[in-house]
Amino acid sequence: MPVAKPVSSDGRVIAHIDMDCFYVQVEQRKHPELRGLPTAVVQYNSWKGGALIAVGYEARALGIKRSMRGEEAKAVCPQIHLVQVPVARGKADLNSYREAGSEVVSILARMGRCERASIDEVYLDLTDAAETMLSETPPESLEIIDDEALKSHILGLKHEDGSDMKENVKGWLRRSDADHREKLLACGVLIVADLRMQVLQETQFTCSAGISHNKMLSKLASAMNKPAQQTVVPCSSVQGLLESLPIKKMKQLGGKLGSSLQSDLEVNFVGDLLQFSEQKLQECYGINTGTWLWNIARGISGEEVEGRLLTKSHGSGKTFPGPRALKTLHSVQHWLNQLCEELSERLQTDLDQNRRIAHTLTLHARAYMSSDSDSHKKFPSKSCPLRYGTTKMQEDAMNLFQAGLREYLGPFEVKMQGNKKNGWGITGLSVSAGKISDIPSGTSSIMRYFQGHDRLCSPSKLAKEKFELEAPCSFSENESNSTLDIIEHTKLPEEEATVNNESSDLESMEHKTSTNSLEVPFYSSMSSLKKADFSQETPLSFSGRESHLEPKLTDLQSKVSSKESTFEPGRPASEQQVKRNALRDKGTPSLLRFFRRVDPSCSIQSQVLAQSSDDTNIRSSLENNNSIHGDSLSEDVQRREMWQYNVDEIDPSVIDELPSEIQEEVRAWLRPQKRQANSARRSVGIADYFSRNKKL
DNA sequence: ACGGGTGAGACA
DNA sequence: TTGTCTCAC
Repeated sequence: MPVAKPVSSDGRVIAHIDMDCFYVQVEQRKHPELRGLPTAVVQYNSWKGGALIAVGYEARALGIKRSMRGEEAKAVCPQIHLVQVPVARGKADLNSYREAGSEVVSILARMGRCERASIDEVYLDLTDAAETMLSETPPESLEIIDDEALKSHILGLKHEDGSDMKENVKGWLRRSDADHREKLLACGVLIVADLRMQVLQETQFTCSAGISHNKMLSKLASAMNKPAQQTVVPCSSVQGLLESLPIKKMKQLGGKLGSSLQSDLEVNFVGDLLQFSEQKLQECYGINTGTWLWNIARGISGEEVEGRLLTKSHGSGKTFPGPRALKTLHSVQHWLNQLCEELSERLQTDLDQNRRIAHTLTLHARAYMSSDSDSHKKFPSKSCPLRYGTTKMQEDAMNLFQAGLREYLGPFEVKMQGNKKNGWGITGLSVSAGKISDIPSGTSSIMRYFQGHDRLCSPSKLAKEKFELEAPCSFSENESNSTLDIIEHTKLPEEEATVNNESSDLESMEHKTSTNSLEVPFYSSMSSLKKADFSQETPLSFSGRESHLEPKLTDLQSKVSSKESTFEPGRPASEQQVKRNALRDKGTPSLLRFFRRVDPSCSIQSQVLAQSSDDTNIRSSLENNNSIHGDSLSEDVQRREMWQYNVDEIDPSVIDELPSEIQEEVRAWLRPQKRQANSARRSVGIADYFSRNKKL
């Protein structure tokens, strides 16, 4: 539910950019032969041809809908091209779409504060850019306006028969009798048109956009004219828009709240809310929601565009519907392993590319208990401190699951044992990593410094202490064994067969491969699994996104500087001509030159592409931080210790005793850092570590 | 219990 | 704070 916020008189220019049937576009770029053909993206081809998760516009025109199954789509339209979502580790792998989304974000973020709202949606605050344009080259002074901008839709602009629409739009954009805010919107229209063309040029993706004074109206507008079009909402047309807007179309009102408005207050259109006082709405729906409703009825939304280019969490999950429900601990373990593998990989990528680390691991599951009426009970989600490294994540996730299962089973735990039918099943599993924070810069060189000095310190002792403090969700051996025993012993062979028959190949294989580990206590079986995929903990090499984006940025720079020169009157004409010629094929003039001063905190460079030659150090220091034996004094072992100390406990005076060349860096490292409460509890204290070094 | 896999945010 | 719940694409 949205929270009402005080509203600044809205002179902002906010854009919402929405990629058109994004997954389809990504697949069509990958398979150019599909361009222009009716195409849909489908996942899990096994059951009724899989589910459609994105439908191209050519296919929509032929009656294909998102809710269809693959087979259904084929029946409706035999010539449809169905592309499958990539599969990795037995589950859908959305990474290629995430990466494509990042490409788009890196372009859109050039012009102002940018918020990545979803994998294919972005909000932009273009206020500053628009103000700058308005003061330097207001639209009314422009002799030529780009065609893309002229194709914009202006909500409420009446169109007389016979008149040229583009002339109409041009008139609106350049009209001098508009107030300041509307002129800003006109600038926004030009800027967004330009951005969309840049996106198309550099990614081959089309998008639609909405431009208005706040997020809510822009979001509405972007959906009005699709695909590959943009719509602006002038103040004057807000009331008319909301009057006839079905309440459920409003973001946040598509669910229960919207239904309750319809049934309880007989509000069917957003405008119907106008008849209720703010107080009345607050009485019905609470103080925050009430105020929010009162505001949106008037087209008011103070929500800020967050400057955030990266997600706040990563998750990996899978459902196991109906007959595919997981019925053994072992199959749960198998899938948790798969999910954690993917999650771990994505966390490593985030670390490599953005220098961020996640601090909590959360497990979600859905389960049913057929045996009893209590089947409505929900499987509790559980979380613990996140440890980097695939096998550790797998181990922790399994422990979280068992904790949840014990709670879920509760009093039935014993009863389950005697049941012939194992009365429970897992229909959904997911692991996610949250509480992501930036790694302070400069850290890795500090670690390098310590590599050369702390060899004298015993890492084995430190490491062992750390392990004991860190071990998440520590269960007594009794507890974990009894849970395991109950579950395993109640499993019947025939059920196993049932599961195998109806489950995927991957899952069947898993049942055949390792039955041994089921016979031994839980922790032992874990460690035997650990050995098998240890190789997967070796650092990943850079690939894909970086090599893909890096040259693009370079391209951009040259492009920008070229464009810049076109606008500089001081340059010799011949030089300008040369650059113009070089750009001729690229076409449209860019507005980039107005906006050299992009907020560095929003720059894609710092948030998406930030790289350093020290990344390898960081990566390896987070991994393997659990080799408790200390028999190898590798540099990794040394470095990894650094991450476990509680910055809060550092006596500032120790910094003075450090070599002068790293003092400043250490201070910078400590200063802005906010610590997680639970990591503070279990950390050793870097001061101890320092003093150890001093003594030796 | 096939609208999947993911994300964000509010609330207790 | 954790865990639950809602909402959205």
